[in-house]
Amino acid sequence: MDTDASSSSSSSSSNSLIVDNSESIDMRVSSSSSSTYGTKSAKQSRGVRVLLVDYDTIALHVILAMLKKFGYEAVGTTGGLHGLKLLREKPYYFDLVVAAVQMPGMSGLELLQRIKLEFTSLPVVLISNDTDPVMAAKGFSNGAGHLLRKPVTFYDVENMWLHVQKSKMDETVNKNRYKEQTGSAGQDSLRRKEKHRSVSGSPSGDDDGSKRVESRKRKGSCKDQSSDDKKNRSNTNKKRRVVWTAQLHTHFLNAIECLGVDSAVPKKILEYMKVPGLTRENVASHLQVLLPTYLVEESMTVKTSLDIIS
DNA sequence: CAGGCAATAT
DNA sequence: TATATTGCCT
Repeated sequence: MDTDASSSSSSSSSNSLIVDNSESIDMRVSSSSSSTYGTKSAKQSRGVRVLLVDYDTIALHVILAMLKKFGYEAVGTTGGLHGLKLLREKPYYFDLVVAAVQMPGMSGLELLQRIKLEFTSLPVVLISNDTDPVMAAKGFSNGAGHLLRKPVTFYDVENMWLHVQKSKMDETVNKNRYKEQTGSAGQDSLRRKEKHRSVSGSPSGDDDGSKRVESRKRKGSCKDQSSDDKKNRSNTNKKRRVVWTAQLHTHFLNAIECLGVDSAVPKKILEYMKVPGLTRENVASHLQVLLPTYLVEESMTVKTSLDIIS
């Protein structure tokens, strides 16, 4: 797994270094008292997936190490473009992007802008060498969630997950209306196109901006802090139909791949995906529809290998 | 209660 | 058609 990401054959080879801890997903099933982690209070940072982009390899490694120390799942690269590529390859995967401002080629600001275009609600934290207020203003006006100054401290890293939470807040809860009619026969219905936020994302380059107004559903990480976000769904809010876009589906497949076909049950897949609003039933339904296809593909693979053997 | 699965509904 | 829901069994 994950090998797909490293298959980047960019022109300049010196520019794409990936350091990833394929620690796989924490499989704590929470069935029993998980004493696996000596920590008494589960760190909020644990499991948060961070993409770090910094051309400065020293800083890259240092910050990566710090991230891992605090329990993040971190992937690092030295190239902004490569960072974008990683984001596209693993849609919905990352919870947070941390990027250096000063970089040759694509600067952190540029990267920030492109991320905001493509992955609208993915939080971005910038790291800068100086404290140029103009730059800071630019960063914030472009959607940066925070601006850190080098050198990045343990404190900074420890609290990075907060930015994920913060961006979560903004997205509020999905307020989609869905037709609710209690079994009455009047079903002709005038269903209007819901163009509000739905669970979907748009593939990298297919939207011209006016086509559809969609926003991405991202985030989710630690599961205990849903204290008050669960409340506000008492409005005119009915169930929302999940739209299995290519990206969401890819993420779904990634989840199965990472978990392994055998342990890919709805619950675990859901935990892996961390897509807010997505329910176990959604995953189960999707799984039921897609399993046949998936198995067929696999059997083909098996067949091929058998063929090779014989 | 969670899963897998098939039928049925929207 | 795509996704959801329900029922039935394990």
